[in-house]
Amino acid sequence: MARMPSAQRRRQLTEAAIRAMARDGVPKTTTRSIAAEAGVSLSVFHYCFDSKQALVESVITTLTDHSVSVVKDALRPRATLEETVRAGFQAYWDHVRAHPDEHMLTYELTQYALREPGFEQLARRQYEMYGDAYTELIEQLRSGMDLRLRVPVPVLARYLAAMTDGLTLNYLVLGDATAWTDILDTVTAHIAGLVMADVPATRSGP
Amino acid sequence: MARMPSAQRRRQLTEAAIRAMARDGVPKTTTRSIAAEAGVSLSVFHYCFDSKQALVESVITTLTDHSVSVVKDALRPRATLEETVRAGFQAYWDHVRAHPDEHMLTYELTQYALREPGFEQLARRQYEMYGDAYTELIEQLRSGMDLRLRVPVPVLARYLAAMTDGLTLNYLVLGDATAWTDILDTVTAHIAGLVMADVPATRSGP
DNA sequence: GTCTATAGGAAGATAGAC
DNA sequence: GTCTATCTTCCTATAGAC
Repeated sequence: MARMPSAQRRRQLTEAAIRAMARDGVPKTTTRSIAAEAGVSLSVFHYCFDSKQALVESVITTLTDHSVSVVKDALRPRATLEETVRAGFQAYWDHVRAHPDEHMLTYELTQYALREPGFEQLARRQYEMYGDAYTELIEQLRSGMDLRLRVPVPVLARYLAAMTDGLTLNYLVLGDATAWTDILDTVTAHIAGLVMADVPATRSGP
Repeated sequence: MARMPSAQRRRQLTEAAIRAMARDGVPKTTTRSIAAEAGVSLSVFHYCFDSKQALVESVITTLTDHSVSVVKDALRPRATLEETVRAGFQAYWDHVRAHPDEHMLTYELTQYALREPGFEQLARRQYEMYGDAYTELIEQLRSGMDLRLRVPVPVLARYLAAMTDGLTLNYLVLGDATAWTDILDTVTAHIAGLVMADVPATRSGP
């Protein structure tokens, strides 16, 4: 095997770990399988990382940054509000459909992090960054379009992030039953309505 | 240890497994820890279950049925639509706050099932039953209140189930930051508006 | 039915030659 | 820096006495 600087080896092992975990699931991915996936021996692994936990930390931060950039890229501002919402969700959804294993893996790693002492912060960081991505989008839209929101931006952002998350997980579990395009249409219109006019705190009678 | 019929032993071990998994996480829960939690020897475990997988299957079906009954009980029809939505979400949320580990565990088991060959059906069954619970609620409301929905009931039900799921996971990760009650208010009003008036497929301009 | 004892293997991590 | 070989620990599952 060719010699290689430490930092590059770490990247190589991190990417191999992501492939292996996406394919086999987090609990079944061992240090041995990661080393094999990267094409190096087990000792090289322990030369680059003090422990398996250290590698998983690298995997989580790498994949979180990647997922966030996927979301940010999909949900960028466009000409009209309607178009922003529709095209944004479409772009995000195309990515989910193209890389379901990668999205599945982010859920698994979230739970791994919540269970591992000292790793909870990594799970929180992931979800905070999703919220930040939505916050940024809303602020950009607001400055460009003079939207009036009755709900504070952080609340709306966190709500949108949670909704996207739930829809993604639902799709990963139940798959693309025929109903799915209808759900996307519903949620698109729903969100457009929410962002535009917003929702009064209470409301009664049809 | 007292003798006990097989079926009862199986229940005992299943409940011990649920406690152990909620406390330690699914991957770290071993047959030994389950047997210890139940207060029986390891051999008793293998007398009642052919394998660890057989027990996990029992755990998943038991916990799914339990979770669904939680949802159904929370989301039962009440006097007015507004009250149904608000009280229903409040009841569900109280349960999440009181038993976060149990809800966390259902997410972990979903992913375990999706990864384990032959277990995918169990994950789907779980999410289908959530959708069914919402379908049932909507149908009851519709017959009692003459609602008109422009979106088919299964689409709306699946959407509501996914949204609830995403909000729950978001809470489990980020915890009860002060924003949370605001989010619940928003979602309550949001859902009430969605169910009542429903959402047109497209809509433009403020 | 319930126990102790153990088989048989795979995991994380390390030692030391090259 | 990279390798092979090995230590130690923990797992699932089984065998066989009581």
